[in-house]
Amino acid sequence: MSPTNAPAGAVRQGSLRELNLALVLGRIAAADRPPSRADLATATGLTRATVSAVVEDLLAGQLVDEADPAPRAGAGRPARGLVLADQGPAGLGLEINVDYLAVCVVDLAGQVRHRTVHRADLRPVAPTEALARLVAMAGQARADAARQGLTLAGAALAVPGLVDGAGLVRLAPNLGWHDVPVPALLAGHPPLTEQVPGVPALVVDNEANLAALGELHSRPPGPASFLHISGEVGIGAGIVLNGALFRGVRGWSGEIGHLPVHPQGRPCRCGGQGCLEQYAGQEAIVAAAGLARAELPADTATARLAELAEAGDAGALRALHDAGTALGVAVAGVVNLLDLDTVVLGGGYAPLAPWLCPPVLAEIAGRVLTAAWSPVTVRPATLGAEAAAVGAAGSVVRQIVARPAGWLARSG
Amino acid sequence: MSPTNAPAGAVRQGSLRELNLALVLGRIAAADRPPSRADLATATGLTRATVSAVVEDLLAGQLVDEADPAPRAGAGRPARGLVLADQGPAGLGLEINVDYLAVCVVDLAGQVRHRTVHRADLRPVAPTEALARLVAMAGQARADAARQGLTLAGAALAVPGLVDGAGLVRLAPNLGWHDVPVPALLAGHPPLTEQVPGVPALVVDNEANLAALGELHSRPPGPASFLHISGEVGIGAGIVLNGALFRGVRGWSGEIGHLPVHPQGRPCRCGGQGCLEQYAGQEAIVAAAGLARAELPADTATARLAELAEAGDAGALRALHDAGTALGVAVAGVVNLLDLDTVVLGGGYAPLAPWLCPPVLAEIAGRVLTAAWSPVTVRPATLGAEAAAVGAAGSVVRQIVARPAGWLARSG
DNA sequence: CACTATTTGTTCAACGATTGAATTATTTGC
DNA sequence: GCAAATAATTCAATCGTTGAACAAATAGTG
Repeated sequence: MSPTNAPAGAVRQGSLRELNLALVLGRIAAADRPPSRADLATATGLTRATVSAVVEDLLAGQLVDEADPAPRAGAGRPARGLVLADQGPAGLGLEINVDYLAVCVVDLAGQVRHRTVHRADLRPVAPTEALARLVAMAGQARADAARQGLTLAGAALAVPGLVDGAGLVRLAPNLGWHDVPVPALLAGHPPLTEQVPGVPALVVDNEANLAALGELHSRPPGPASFLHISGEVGIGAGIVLNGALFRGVRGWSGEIGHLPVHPQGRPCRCGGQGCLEQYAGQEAIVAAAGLARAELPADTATARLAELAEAGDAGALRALHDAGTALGVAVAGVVNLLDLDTVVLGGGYAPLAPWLCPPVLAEIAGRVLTAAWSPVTVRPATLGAEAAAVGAAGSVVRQIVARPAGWLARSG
Repeated sequence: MSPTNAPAGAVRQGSLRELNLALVLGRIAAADRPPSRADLATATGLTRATVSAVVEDLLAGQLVDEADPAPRAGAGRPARGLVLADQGPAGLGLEINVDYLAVCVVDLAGQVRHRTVHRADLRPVAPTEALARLVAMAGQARADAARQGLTLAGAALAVPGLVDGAGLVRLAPNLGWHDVPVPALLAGHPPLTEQVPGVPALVVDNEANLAALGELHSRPPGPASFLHISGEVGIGAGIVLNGALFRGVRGWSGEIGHLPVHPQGRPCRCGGQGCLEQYAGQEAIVAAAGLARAELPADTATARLAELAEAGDAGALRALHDAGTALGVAVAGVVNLLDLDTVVLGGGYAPLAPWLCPPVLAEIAGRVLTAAWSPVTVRPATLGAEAAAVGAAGSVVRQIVARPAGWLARSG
């Protein structure tokens, strides 16, 4: 691709070490087997001397550990493998959703080291109260992390709504939130994490964005481009391009639920007509399947739908087929526009993927010009429930791996 | 690419200078007034000593020139302004389209220093012959560039079709091209440009992509995200995200013409139904306006349409309104998905923009959730005809500005 | 068991680029 | 004519990488 990297900033002496710290640590994170210093030297193009010096810094900063050497055939001094440290920095992930609060801690290697979920209907709960509960859960998570030798270096909060760059939740319709300034509301509470240079104390982001990041994290590392669709009451999408989340000019990308699929069709609460949400949103599917509307909790409605489809219920099957077709029309447009090779069905769509994938694939095959040469994969998400919380925590450790100098420069 | 087979990412001593060369040159290119060395030092964060050393390299390499100092109030030794050199490297832009061949030369500052257009119907012409004509035109361009003290450092070719990463034109339906290996066909001809490390000899890309790059180049520099729509017989789009063209996983992004706007609507030659092209493509508009189909040359058909609309012809106005509405449905989807703040109407749409913009804006207002907070601008392209050729040439000089070390490392 | 080949990791002088302070250059204002 | 002010260069010091030499540790071989 075109290397049009915008002038980021001055490159001074120290930047050199910063960049090589990130380079080496990134290789260790991306490797499937613990690499030796010599492996890293050949992989990065640096000399072994430099790699040794860099690794020494990483070891001292508790970012990597030496592991048992991978057995190797042939002569020679045995290598000492390097792995991401299982004690050291970790990320705190928070999630507020319609019917649960979730908190988790993810370590450098991407392992979930702590997880708490409180199920409760959050719609009648005021934002202040919801955040207070979350802070309490986060405090326990921090203590548990400390017990395991982990230091929380930053936090990210997933919210099912539109969030601007400053953490202001503009609109979270299904929560009933409107212009909630999350950072200001948290100012009264003690800090959730340590302060680490270069790592923001709290990032607030859209649930769909963070779930997509979680999916990115669970894949083999490297530049990936895919669309992650979270099918909840609303339909949101996280767009990962070349291994990075694309947030849009204002941070409001991914509103796939309001892609027009029948421009003169059903009116939508967004003011438009024929939005995807009206045909493939959870309420639409449930209604089309003839399920009682009383089954409000999203989980049970989805589960019931999957049960019925499994049992061969004609109404459920037809509802899922129609929803999948509408979804496929939208996805085909996105693939035509962005030339993605993978579409991930997450959130409430994941358990319904066996019935949604075929019609989606059919629409892609019929509508995408380039599908013949570069096939498009449609698959369910690998992360299960609370994917956004895991993705949120993962986004923190991802930042540390991408810029370890900040962590190393901290006082401790 | 570059002869140094060092794995990408290794940051060695020399990289430091490479990065700072790019940093300083980028600032000079982005400045609206010729900056002094001292200005650059404060802007980049480097010391004046370093900036002086870097600028010395740039001056020696004919990338920048010293200009008359900008008059400044107050005491002190007058600054010496730095501007991009008007002699030195330049980019060669080539374009093959349905009814013309175009060649142009763009210098570092983005000025078009040479331009040739040969009008002819290229559909009955074999690819080999078309390329041969282009090579002849390029030869003259090179000579003219040399007369002006310019050295062609690389070339880019715009084609109205799908191009893969290796320069193979998979499909150019309106030219009748199918699997045309452009680099192989050019192998027999003498090289179009000098060989410069780090600058590919010839890039073949989609016309819409390169036209979008041209538009990016003509804007105030900096990270921009916009959608550039080229309305020709087909409808293509170039997607610029954060100042870089997004090409997609396989390089086939931007097929906006096949976004479904009426999923059960008119059949499209792509195999799908209700594609945008069937409602907002040039042929569709012309047919809806009741114009004789015989007016084949695209330019005249568009011009005639604009004339009729100007004169208040009801049929033309209705046709344009309907096309704009269809376009608006597609654009609303894209904006919902990507959160772009600007949509540029280029190609055949540019002269029709006065009539297309209102319905497009109306659809955006009605369908985009976030439009209330972040307004979306819809405007005609600033570059006129042969925008793709200019964009192609501009993409070459852009690469040199982004990575000047390659140019400086050349033999000369 | 000694010896060689082989691979890993470290040590160290040299080198290259940036830095910061001092110095030179050039103009305005008094 | 002189001081103040700003621009640009010079130069020793510093920091990180380099390349080669060296030490460490193991398998294979006789």
